[in-house]
Amino acid sequence: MLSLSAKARYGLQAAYDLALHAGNGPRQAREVAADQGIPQHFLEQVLVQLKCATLVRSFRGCHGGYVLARDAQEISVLEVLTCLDGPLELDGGPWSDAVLAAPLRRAAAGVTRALEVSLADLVWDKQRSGPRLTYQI
Amino acid sequence: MLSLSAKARYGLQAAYDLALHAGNGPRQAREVAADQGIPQHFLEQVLVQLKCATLVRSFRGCHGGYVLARDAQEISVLEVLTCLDGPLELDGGPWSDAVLAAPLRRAAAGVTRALEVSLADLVWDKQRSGPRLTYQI
DNA sequence: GGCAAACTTGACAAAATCGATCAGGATTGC
DNA sequence: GCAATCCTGATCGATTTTGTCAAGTTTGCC
Repeated sequence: MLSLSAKARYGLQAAYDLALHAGNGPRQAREVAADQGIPQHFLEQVLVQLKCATLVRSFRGCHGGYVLARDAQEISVLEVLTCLDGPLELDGGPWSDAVLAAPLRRAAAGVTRALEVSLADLVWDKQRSGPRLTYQI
Repeated sequence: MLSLSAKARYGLQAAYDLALHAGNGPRQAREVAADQGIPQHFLEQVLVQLKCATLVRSFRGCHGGYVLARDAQEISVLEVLTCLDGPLELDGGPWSDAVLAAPLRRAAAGVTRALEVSLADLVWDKQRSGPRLTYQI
């Protein structure tokens, strides 16, 4: 449980990559695929989904590519993941009236809070002394 | 993401059912299946896994059935879930060295804490005025 | 001893999902 | 018009999920 699909992982890598190269015009799917080690055709499928969720914008034709639809500060990790792997869906469904509804809702809330980090935050964390390894919760 | 399989849901329902009827001797798989609305043969598979994880104990033969292996207070919801759906596995794997390692670890920690509730707690919550709807975290 | 009730084991299968590939079409810049 | 790029849809193999079924084995009880 609580595993991310490759699609979600790729999508997050791609969004992160776009955030890194923001401001340099459209970035091609091929470049993202090469830099992040993602199968190109699969990545294109992922980008289509990100576009439908209006998280990225695409430019067709020569010198086209992809760009974040909003500022990197305004896009959260949770948004990217949910548009690819679906919502948390721990409340609702067969659980709504069960005894377990409350703990499950707390679990979902914990995930939500932990993933409400913007892409800009990720870039910032990377620039400052590499990935932070210890977090006080 | 963060969706529970039917197997995990059934297993949790079964464990909860056993906690409810604890002290009345072994409870048969058929009873659990009927009361909780679970396909009986599928439930038996689930119970086998719970037995391998030493969460329940079985008694064969006539008047056999299943019993919690420990006191309901000593079995957490997380334990039941992980032995059926596997561990959280958000840290480790392809994520260990990524920028997202830290937020993901925080998410897993949030889930872990939320699900460290014992079966006895669930029973207690049910007895006292139904499921608690508001939780302060 | 024998029977019925219950768990045990293992095979099997339909269906969905996942990860990925491919072919062709549409659009744009030059 | 041509090449680069995104877009759409089909397809495919592997795996997982969700069950079902058909034996077996153990036990309590008469």
